[in-house]
Order: sequence, then structure tokens, then C-alpha cells
Amino acid sequence: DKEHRHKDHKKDKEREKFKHSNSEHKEHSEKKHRDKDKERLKHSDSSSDKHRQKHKDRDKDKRREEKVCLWVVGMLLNEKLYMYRSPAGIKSEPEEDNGFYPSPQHNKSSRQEYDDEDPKKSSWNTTKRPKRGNMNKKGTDGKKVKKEEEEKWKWWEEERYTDGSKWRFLEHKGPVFAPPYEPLPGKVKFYYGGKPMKLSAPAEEVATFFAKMLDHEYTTKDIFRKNFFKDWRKEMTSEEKSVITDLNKCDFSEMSEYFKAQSEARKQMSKEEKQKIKEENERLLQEYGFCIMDNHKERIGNFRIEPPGLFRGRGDHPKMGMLKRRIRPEDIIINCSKDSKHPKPPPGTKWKEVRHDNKVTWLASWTENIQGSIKYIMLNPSSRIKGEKDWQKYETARRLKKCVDRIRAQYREDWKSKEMRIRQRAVALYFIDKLALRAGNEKEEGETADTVGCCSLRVEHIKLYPKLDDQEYVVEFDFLGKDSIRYYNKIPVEKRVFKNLQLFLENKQPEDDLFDRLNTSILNKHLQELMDGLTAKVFRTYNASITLQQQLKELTCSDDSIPAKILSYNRANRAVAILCNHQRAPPKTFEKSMQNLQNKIDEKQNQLSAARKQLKAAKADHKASHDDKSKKAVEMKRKAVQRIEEQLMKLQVQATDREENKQIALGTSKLNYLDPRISVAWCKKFGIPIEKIYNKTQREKFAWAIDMADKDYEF
DNA sequence: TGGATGACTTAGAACACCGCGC
DNA sequence: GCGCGGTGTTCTAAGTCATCCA
Repeated sequence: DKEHRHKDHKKDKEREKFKHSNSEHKEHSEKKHRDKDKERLKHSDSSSDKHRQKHKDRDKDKRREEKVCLWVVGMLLNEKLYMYRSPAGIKSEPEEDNGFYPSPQHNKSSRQEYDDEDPKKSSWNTTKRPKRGNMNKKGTDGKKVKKEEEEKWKWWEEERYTDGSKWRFLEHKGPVFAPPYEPLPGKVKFYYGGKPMKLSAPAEEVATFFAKMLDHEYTTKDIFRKNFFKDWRKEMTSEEKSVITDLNKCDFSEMSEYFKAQSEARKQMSKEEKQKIKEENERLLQEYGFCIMDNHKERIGNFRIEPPGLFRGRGDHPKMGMLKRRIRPEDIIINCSKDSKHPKPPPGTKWKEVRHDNKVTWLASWTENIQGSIKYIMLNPSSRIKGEKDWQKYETARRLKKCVDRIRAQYREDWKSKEMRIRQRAVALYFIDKLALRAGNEKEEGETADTVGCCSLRVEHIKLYPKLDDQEYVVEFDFLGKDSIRYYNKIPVEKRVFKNLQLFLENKQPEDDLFDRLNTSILNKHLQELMDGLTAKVFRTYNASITLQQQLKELTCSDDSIPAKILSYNRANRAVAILCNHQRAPPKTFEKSMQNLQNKIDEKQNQLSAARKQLKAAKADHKASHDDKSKKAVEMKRKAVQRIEEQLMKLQVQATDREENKQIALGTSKLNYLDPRISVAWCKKFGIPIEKIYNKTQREKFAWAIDMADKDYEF
């Protein structure tokens, strides 16, 4: 139970509440938004337009040729072509034979300049190219200006590739490999059957992986132990193999203690030592953590190769405990441009391959040995390449908003279809839309944990109740989704859906597929026909973002204090996290920290009643004396009461927020599902500093949204 | 059509760091 | 100066979805 992070009853209720209100909101707001959409179309007033308008204004002086202006306006009007289609979808655009789509604010001459630039000219020292139009800013402090400009490169104001290529020039230094294995000191012993035993280096290394995890629940699991032991034996010498035949006779405790002591020693290191390590990390970051992509220095997301260790699958993963082998340069494929300075493999080694594929975004890749899948080194979320994709994702979701009514009407109609496959497709789509379920690809049995999504739901995952409590046609879902997180929900559905489900269940065993005539490929093909670029996951993005927007409208009170507004924001965020089933294990220190906070609240309450008493006394005093001094005293006491009240409220808000957040993870939705422009607009509208909502990393990731959304932005 | 593969996004946990109160 | 607790960052597993190929 614990393992699957089953939620308590209270939480289920809470979800139910949110779901319910969510669907109500949906219907209510759909009407509202339908009207608004019409309105918007009339005025051609989408936020992207506004954004472009903003930049159009800003760059006005740069654009002198009337012709060019007309062309820009043409582009603005042609927003569907320009903004909303994926680069792959607009391959054969006339005039654009260079693979770029210009941003509205760039005239032809600037584009020419860009095209003429030779990407080969870039190097590690000369990449900080100031933005076009700012070239003349270089003065005495040219370097500084240049740096600042580059640090805030607004890629969203520039051209996009439309020929499917992701870059023209890519140069990097390759990945950082895991440090080689350092054998244990002689005094740290491994025992077999109570007797010390010296292990060969390869066997010892794998043993240390297990020893490091000794305190973890993993090492108590049979599958983990079995897989580990099998792989460990492969690393042993034949002699070791003949001796070590039973994992239960192995004693890793001395090794484990040694690592704990090491970790403790690391914590106890002097400031200087810590500083030295920090500097070394910084050096590595500076050397390997960045690449040059099309004239810009971009941060790499994961430049370190995953170190060897034991595979930690989630849930009941059949491969947990297997040895994740060490990755060597000979396993690595490097991707960079032909004309770049290729990364050098460590001395005495060579890369598996060096290729120059600009249709992909990765810099290096290798095949891991557990599932045989490919792992990549890619750019940081703040990079142009990730940001563009993110922005595009939300634009697709916004397009869905425009036609979601039609799509809903269609699937409702399809519930009545004569064809079973169409009915199944329509019911599945209803679940994906209403409950924000994932698509649910098929998985190879025995290769991964048994988890499902919508299309892969089995009969055993749902229960039907014609009547439950005071509700009719209730469906109970109970299954493990991504990361083996349990999805449990009871929802009333429409009669037709219920009847269809009864039909789908007929003559089936618990382990049979609920939607036996459906898979994600069929579903997505259908969605593609309904809207260009529509897939199952777009519904999750759309429903998450629209829910945030509605909840913010509903919960925010302009008279509230900033902490109260932030609580409203967190509650809106929470509604989305519940919808998307983003859970977390309650923090280990939760109860304790909650108690500490409660103590603070109690203390503050005592302070408040004392301050109130003092105020009362001061008032009485003033009533008796009527002098200035006593009047001043009353004012002071009143202010003190006010201050304490505010402090108390702040603490109470904090406690509420924390309690409500106990098992809910807000980060995932904030980072992946919520159109950041909604949050930015909300901040601007209610005077909330953006730092209160997004931390530094998040601000970097969403720089495009922070720059372009104004207070009136509508998703 | 369906399986395999590759490229990419989404996910929670673990770890690192930093500020605050004592 | 130290330890605690909370937040931010990193890590890497586990999804989605498009494309290729038989």
C-alpha cells in the first residue's frame, strides 16, 4: 500500500471535489470563452498578436521601408502560418528557401545580414554576438553591453527554422565521464559467511553500489536482490563465483559504514575545502556545461554521463537491482556540426561515432544496458531550442481551446456509433478530456512495471456502480499510472458512457483490455484529423492551463494581501496538480515542521491577545486623561495589534498552504502544463513580483513568457 | 498494419545549498 | 558558528509520439 502511495480517503474526497468543480468550471467557462473567442477573432487581438505588436512598436525606428512594414503586417495577419504551425508542418513555404521564418520585427535586410553571417566564424571567444539592431550600442563599455545583451538573448523575437533542421552550427566539448572507481582502503572489509574476503576490483565496485543502498528499502526486495546478485556474479572472478553463492551470507555493513563516514566527513569539511570543490565544479561547468549553437552560447542540461550503479526502477519494476554499466567513450555518439571543433575523447580512447545530424537537438547519446534505450545529452530548458518547443506546445493547446467544443460534440455523437471501435475511441477520449488521463501506450510485458494509461486500461482497473451513495452511473478507477503512482477516482459519468462501458466489459476477464479496439496510434490518428497537431497529451496541457486560468479568476481577490493572493495562486496550481494526479511522498519532516509552525502560531496568538489588552488599557487611559500623550500611546498600540495580526495571518496562510500541499506536487504542473503567460499576466495584474511565483531557474525557462505576456493575456 | 526505434517531454526522488534561529 | 528545515537543483526513469520498415 505504502509503496504505491495510496492516498487517504480525505484526499480522494478532495480530488472528487476538485474534479467536480473542474468539470463544472469547464462547462461554465466554455460558454464564456466561446464568446470571448469570437470577440477575439473579430478584433484579431490574441496575446501573440499583442506581443508582436509590442515588439513592432519597440523596433519601429529600425524599420524604415514601408514595403517591409506591409510585409510584416501581412505576416501578423497570417498568424496561423507564422505562429501556430510546427516547423515540420510548414516545409514548403514559398519565399523561405533559407529555412528561416522571420520574426515580425525583422525586416529583410536584417534577415539578409543573418543569412550572410558565417556560422563558422563563431568560436568560444567570439560567440557573444549582440542582438541585431543593438550593434551600435557598443561604446566604451562595449563588452559589458555585449554581455548583458547576450545573457538576455530574446530568441523569441528572431527567426525560426522551418525546414525541420534544428541548428546550423553546433560546437561542444563532449560529455564529462563518471570518475574511475577508487578501490576501498584495505581496512574496509567485505565479509562472506562471517569471514573477511578480499574482492577483485570489478566485484568490489559492484558490491559498493549495493553497500551504498543498504539503508534503502530497495535492498530488502526480492527482485532487487535477485537481479543484483545475478549481475554481481557476472563481475566476479571464477574463484569468487565459487565462494559467493548466497547473498544472504554477504555482509556489506563495514562498506556501508565507510561510505556514511565519508559522507559525514564531506559535510564537516572546512570552508576552504568546500570552496575548492565548488570552484572545481564551476570550472567543469564552464568548460563542459555550455555549447555554441548558431552563434549563441547555450547551457547544456545534463553534460555528465550517468555513473554506473544499480538500476532503481519505480514501482514493481522487474529489472530493479540490475547493474547499470559504466559508459565509456567508445559507447558515445557525438553530434556536432562538421565545421565545428569536434570534442576530443579522453586520451587513449575514441568515440563510437561522430555525426553531424542537424535534424536532432542532442549533442551526445549512448545506449543504456538495462532497457536498451538511448540516452541523450541535450540543452537546458532555458535554451532557445527547448523554449521554442515549449511555446509551441502552449500554442497548440490554445488552438485546441478554439475547437474543443466541436471535438466534444463529435465524441458525444460517437458514443452512439454503430461501430464498436468508434464508441471505444469516443469513450476513451472523453476520459482523456474529462480526467486528464495520459494516452497509455502499450508496454512490453516483463520489461517494465505494470502501469497503464487510458488506452491500455484493463477490465480490472474500473468498477461500475449504477448507483453509488446519491449519485448515478459512477465509475471507479483504480490503477497504477506513470511512475507507478496510483490513480484512484470515483466519478459520475453520463448514462451513455456508462452503458457503453457495460458493453465493453461484456464477456471479458479482469486482465483483458477495456478498449480492445483501440490503441494510442489509432486515437492520435483520429485526433490529427480533428485538428492539426492534436494528440492525446494536448488535452492535458489544455485542461491544466484552462483550469489554472479559471481558478485564478475565481480565487483571486484584488483586496487581498500579497500572501493571501499567493495562497490563491497555490490553490489554483493545486487544483491542476490534483487534476493531473501529481503526487509526492509526504516530506519525512512534515509532521515535525507542521508542529513547529503551529507552535509559532500559538505564540503569535498569545502575543496578539496581550497586545489587544494593552490597547484596551491605553484606550481607557486616553478616555480618562484626554491628553496627546495617551492618544499617541493608543495609536502605537493599535499599530502593534495590526502588525501582529498581519504576522499571524501570514503564519496561518503558510500552515494552510503546507497542509494542503502535503501529498501534492505543484512543481510538475508548473513546469510542464501551465502556460507561463497565465501566471505572468496574473502577477502583472495583481502587482505580485514574479519572483514570488517563479524561482530563478523557472524565470530562465519562462523568460519568453515573462517578456511577452501583459496583464490582459488570455490563454 | 503493427512492431521497433528514436527523439523528445514529463516525472518524482535524491541531493545540495542556503538562510535563519539559537 | 552550528544545525535544522525548506527550497532549489540535479538526476534519471518513464512516459508520449512520429517515423521507419517489413
